[in-house]
Amino acid sequence: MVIKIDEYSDVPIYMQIRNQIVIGISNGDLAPGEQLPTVRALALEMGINTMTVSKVYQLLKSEGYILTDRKNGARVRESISKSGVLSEENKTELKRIVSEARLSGVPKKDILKLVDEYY
Amino acid sequence: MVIKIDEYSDVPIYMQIRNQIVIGISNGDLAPGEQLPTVRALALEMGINTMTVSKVYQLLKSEGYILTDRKNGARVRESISKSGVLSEENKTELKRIVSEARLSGVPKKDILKLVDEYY
DNA sequence: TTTTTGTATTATATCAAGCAATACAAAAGT
DNA sequence: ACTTTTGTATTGCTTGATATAATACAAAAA
Repeated sequence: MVIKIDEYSDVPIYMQIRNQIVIGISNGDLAPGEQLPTVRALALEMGINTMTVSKVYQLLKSEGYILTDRKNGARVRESISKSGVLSEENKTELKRIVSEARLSGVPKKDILKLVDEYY
Repeated sequence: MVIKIDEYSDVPIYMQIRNQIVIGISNGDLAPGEQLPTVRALALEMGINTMTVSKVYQLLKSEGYILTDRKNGARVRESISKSGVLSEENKTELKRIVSEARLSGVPKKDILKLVDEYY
């Protein structure tokens, strides 16, 4: 799985990596139980600090997406706990995106299509 | 229009205000041509710095949502330019939200319903 | 014993965010 | 003419997040 960093983005590097891994898990690029690159390998590959990658894994671990141990490295969790509801933060973000889209003249069906496609 | 700040959010104050104004314009709480509070009034009301509010207005102005002048203060633009397409940043954000929702077990129809409701 | 794993530590640098205090230009009201 | 009100500019400061470098540690495998 290829992770790309937009150095001009206002989103921090560690968060960009985190987001792309979450997306990868969701769409199947990263299967349950699949091994993730080691912190050093990923850091070297991306030209960033090992601690930055380590903190990404700690974050993903704290969120319940992956497991880490000194034995096997990091792996995608087999069973990710499901709350069944959208977080308040994501609701607020979704509302913002929809509002901006509406003001930009994006038809509602176009957004619905994107959601359908991403899901 | 009431603007609420979540002081525990990782979203900066100026961005929270900006977002809520954009949402207000989209859903009609703020009509085209409507006068916005003066920077000093809003800053006083919210207990924040005047420059923080001023920068919000400058941002909204640069984005084409409002107009400002020393004569009338800030007003919602009558005709907001419409690109008709979702920005790449918002596409990425939408994909992240949908992915997180999917992994949390939120049904697709629930998200579609929210989009329909927010639009 | 060596290697590899995630993690910890310490120190440093940079930048965004926010505030305080003050001031300015422009227009309106008096 | 003077005062008020408008958005804006300036300067200096504090705080916290982000990211790095360099080094080290514990645990498990080879």
